[in-house]
Order: sequence, then structure tokens, then C-alpha cells
Amino acid sequence: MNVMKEWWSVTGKKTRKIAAELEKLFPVAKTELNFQNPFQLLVAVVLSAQSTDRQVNKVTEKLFLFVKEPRDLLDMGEEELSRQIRSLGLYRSKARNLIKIAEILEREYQGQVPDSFAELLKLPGVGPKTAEVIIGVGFNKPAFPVDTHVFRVARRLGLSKAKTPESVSLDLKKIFSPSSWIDLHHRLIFFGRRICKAQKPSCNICPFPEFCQKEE
DNA sequence: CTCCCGATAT
DNA sequence: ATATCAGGAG
Repeated sequence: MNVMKEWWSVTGKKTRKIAAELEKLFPVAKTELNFQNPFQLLVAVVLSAQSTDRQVNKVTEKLFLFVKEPRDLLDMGEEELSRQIRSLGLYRSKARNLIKIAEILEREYQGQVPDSFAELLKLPGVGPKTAEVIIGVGFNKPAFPVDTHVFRVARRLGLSKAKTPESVSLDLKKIFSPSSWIDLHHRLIFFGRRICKAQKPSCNICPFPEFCQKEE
């Protein structure tokens, strides 16, 4: 009868099914970026823009032998850093931003990475998505980072119709409970990489054909 | 909106 | 040849 009548109940079942199926598909929900502390995570996430985590790990495997805190990055210098990260693309701005970040952390935060969204956003090269990752993965506080995969998948599954990653993040935070945010974030990424791919999605093995918005 | 930008898949 | 990859700044 009424379309709006069952909106919440349908949405409740839908979100529960999505969470449950994703957990079955991807039991282990954690980042594939390698790091040993919040600073290294920050460096890895800044480097990961428009690149793959596999390429980033290839670079940080060597980089992190020397770079373990902001001071190490300043000792290395922008020239050398730029050379080491060249294979990732966008390397000039990434190198420049990382050196500035190291200077700011050293000067204003006693070499420590801040754990608040507002403070993280002040760092050059750190936007909403990166800040959410540092908070959620680095400090284990509630956060729902929305990258290109989460953005695409959330919209395809009809979890949000928002047109910016920040707005999609707000929608997802309203739909799911805070304790599930970061695991769902990781599982939506795995789902987006392996099944609900950007180019050639494997719709034949998708557990959610009934939710698919088929574009838009 | 454009630009930054190399590696990889299709 | 073109699209896309754990985006953000101007």
C-alpha cells in the first residue's frame, strides 16, 4: 500500500543483512596498509591517495625502515622522500605535504599525531577521509571513512544517495551503530574491490542483487 | 570545477 | 586508449 510505511523496517532488515553477509564474506576486517604506529599510518594513508595499498606497501616497506616518527622524515628531507615515493603518483604534493606535516607535528604536537578530527584536518594533505581513518584505525575511536570504494558501494546498495563522501559518511553513521563503523568500512572496501568493482562488477556472485541501484 | 600523476587492468 | 586506484587543495 503505502511506500513509506515499511521504510524503517525494510531498512532495518536490509542493513542487518548487509552487515551479516559482509561479515561472512570477509571475517577479518582490517586495513591492508602496513604500519607500526599512528604516525606511520598517517604517512601511509596520505601516500594512498589515488594509488593502491599494494603499491603503498611496496614503498613503505623500505621507507619505514628509516621513518618511524616525524623527526625521521625531516632528517630525510623532501628531495629524498620525493624520490622514494615517485612510483605512487602525485608524488610532489605528497612529499611536500608530508614534510609540512612532520614540521607541524614536531613544532605543535610534541611529535605526536592528534586524535581529533578538527586537529587532523588542519594538516596539509589530510582531508575528511584520511582523518577518519586515523581516528578509527589509528586510535580505535568511532569513525566511518568513505573512500572511493565505500562511496560507490554505499550508493549502489542504496544506503545513501548523497553526492559527496562526507555526506555519505554521515548517512552511514545514522544507519549503523558506532561499534560497527570501522569493521563495516573495511568490509565495504573489500566488497568494492573484489565484487562490487568500479569497472566490471561481479554481479553474478553478489549477495545483494535486490538492493542494487544499477548506477545513478 | 581542475590539477596533481605513476602503475595497473581492461 | 581509457578508467581507476584507501583524495585533497586551489
